[in-house]
Amino acid sequence: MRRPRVTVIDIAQAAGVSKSTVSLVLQGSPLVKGTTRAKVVETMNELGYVYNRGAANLRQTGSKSGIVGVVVNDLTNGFFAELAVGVDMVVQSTGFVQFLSNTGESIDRQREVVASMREHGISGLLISPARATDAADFAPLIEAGIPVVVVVRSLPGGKLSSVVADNPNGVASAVRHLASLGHRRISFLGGFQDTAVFNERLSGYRAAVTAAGFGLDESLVVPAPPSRAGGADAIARALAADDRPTAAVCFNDAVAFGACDGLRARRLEPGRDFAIVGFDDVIEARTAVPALTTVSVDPQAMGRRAGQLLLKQIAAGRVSSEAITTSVRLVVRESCGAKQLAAHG
Amino acid sequence: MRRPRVTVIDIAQAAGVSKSTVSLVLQGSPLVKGTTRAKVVETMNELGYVYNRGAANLRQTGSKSGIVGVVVNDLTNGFFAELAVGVDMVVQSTGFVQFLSNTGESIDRQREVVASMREHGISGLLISPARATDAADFAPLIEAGIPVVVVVRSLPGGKLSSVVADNPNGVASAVRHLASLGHRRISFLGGFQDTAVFNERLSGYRAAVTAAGFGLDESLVVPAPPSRAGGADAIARALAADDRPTAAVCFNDAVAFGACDGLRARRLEPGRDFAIVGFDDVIEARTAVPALTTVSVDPQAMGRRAGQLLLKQIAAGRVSSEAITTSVRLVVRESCGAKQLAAHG
DNA sequence: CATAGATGTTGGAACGATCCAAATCAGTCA
DNA sequence: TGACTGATTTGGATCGTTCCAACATCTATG
Repeated sequence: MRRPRVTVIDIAQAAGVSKSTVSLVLQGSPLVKGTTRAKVVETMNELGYVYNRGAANLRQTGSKSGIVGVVVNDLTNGFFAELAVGVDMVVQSTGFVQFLSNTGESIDRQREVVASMREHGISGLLISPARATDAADFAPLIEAGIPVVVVVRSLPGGKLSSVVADNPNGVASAVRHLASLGHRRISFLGGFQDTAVFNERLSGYRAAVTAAGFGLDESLVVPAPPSRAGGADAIARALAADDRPTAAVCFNDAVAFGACDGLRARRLEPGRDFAIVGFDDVIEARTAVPALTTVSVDPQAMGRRAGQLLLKQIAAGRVSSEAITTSVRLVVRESCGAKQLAAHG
Repeated sequence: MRRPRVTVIDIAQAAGVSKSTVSLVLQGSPLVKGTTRAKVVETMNELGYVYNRGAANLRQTGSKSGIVGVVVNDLTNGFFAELAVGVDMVVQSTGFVQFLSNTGESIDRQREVVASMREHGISGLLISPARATDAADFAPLIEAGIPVVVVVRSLPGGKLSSVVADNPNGVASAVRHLASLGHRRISFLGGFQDTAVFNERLSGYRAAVTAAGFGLDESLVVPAPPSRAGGADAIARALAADDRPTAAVCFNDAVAFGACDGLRARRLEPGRDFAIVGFDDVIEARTAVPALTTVSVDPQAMGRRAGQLLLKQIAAGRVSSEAITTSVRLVVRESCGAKQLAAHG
């Protein structure tokens, strides 16, 4: 069963050349003659040769391992799955492979995973950090010349590159849209207060609300876990207030769906009796009933963007600190009531 | 910037021992004296040593790389994301790391990915194969002593191990449940006809329908892409027939959600006017409105199970062919109408 | 005809770990 | 004391590849 590995030396002997020549062929060097190359390639196929990247990697200076580490905090969230797929696309098209791991928001797990990836000699790391991650955790990596790109959640301090969505503008445009539909009391639902993303989105909310001339009422801001259940909970609390809001922009689509559930449970129809806007534009947003008006961030594109940035830095062989914010855009569907309004008007 | 790597030799010199001793410490060998070990460990921390698995792996016989390859066909599908998370749990708890890739149902991509993983020296492969994958594609792997476990979709032929859900029984129990609620014309919606999973589920449908004494009406079987859009399409076709069905079991939850959308578009309320049962029990099934009655397969548990099987085979150092079917269970919620019936009765 | 470039090819010496057989050390026993 | 024992430690040799400097071989030039 376990016959010995086929190595370059075996190939060399069978093809009647030296191992150096085989190596040259492997690297696609233009130095070898066409006929020689053909012969070598043929014997490789014949003997079923498989390249040993570990060995190659050992000799190669620095870490040209061809592996990039990708770490996300919650793979079961469609947003991150899409993101990972986007990264995979660009990473794979350049011959790299990705090493994807999930931390499930555990900072210990994250540390383990990153350490393990380092041992395996990743040439770069792309990470959506778990909550409460310290930027300093990645200092050893960049010190060793391994570029690190942080996605989705920005990490204050440290000279890391980052790719994040334009959160303030996204929420602000949602608020403006709701205001243009006549809403005056607009809630902001869901999200954990100790995250950078929450604060970015909240700042967009505040800016737009004050710009519209509505008073800033902090009771309209209802933090909650960024999940469907959290959304249902948040809308319940928002509706319990004396001076009810008539619309809400939600921390993300999961919260928005939860809010819709909560509305229905109270015999209120989202889009007709209450306006809901989400954030993310996950796949289901389009097909849900009612279709969700949401701020589209296109996670896959974001993943591609981040992947490109990382690969660029790997190619440059020098870690730099570049911050990209990807633009977002409001997608008007049904849950905000705009369509119904238009039909009546 | 790029200071030279810290190696075992550096550690050895700094700690005043030989590289062999350092190596022994690295492997946690009981041969080294406690005080020596402590000194070595300390200097490792001091100098910021990182283990080079590639180098170790080179010398080590066989492929004890500590990497397992995980390949799924559609990561954006929550089911597979959950599965991957389950695999990651067990894999990571034993010190392995996973190398996760997505094929997006492309068989070429799958080939590339698997080849790349081999080059990186994976010790085992866990794969949910893309459609129309040939079992023979994995022959080189198992010939080289690398265990392969196929999940979710079984692959006829070949001596691969597999972990699949008990599809026939799942669908059969759904059909029996609908029959017990009084339905006589029950549709089977969605799924690609050329997949093993479809045929397994369909066989369960047929068996249960004939066992219940209803005639087998092939027009009640409506294949469609296993997506939300496919579900909407399938229900439309099912309702267009003369002798309409009154209930449907769907290929998966995505199809079921799509079917619900389609019903609402026709002013039919799922659970009241038409009974819907899904398959998979994705996270949203619980929180959707109406909550989806579905066959629960617990993808995360399935992932864990598959991961354990793979690790077992890696540990045994001998590839064997073991087939596991994980049991499923019908979760009755609202979309089948059972709750409403009970309330009235 | 000698020489200088091109153009291909090649044998060692790395890379950073592990493994093995042999060496060293400290007790113990006769 | 000296042989014997078990516990620790240690130099190479080695894994499969790349890199480098040197070597052939061939062609064009003076």
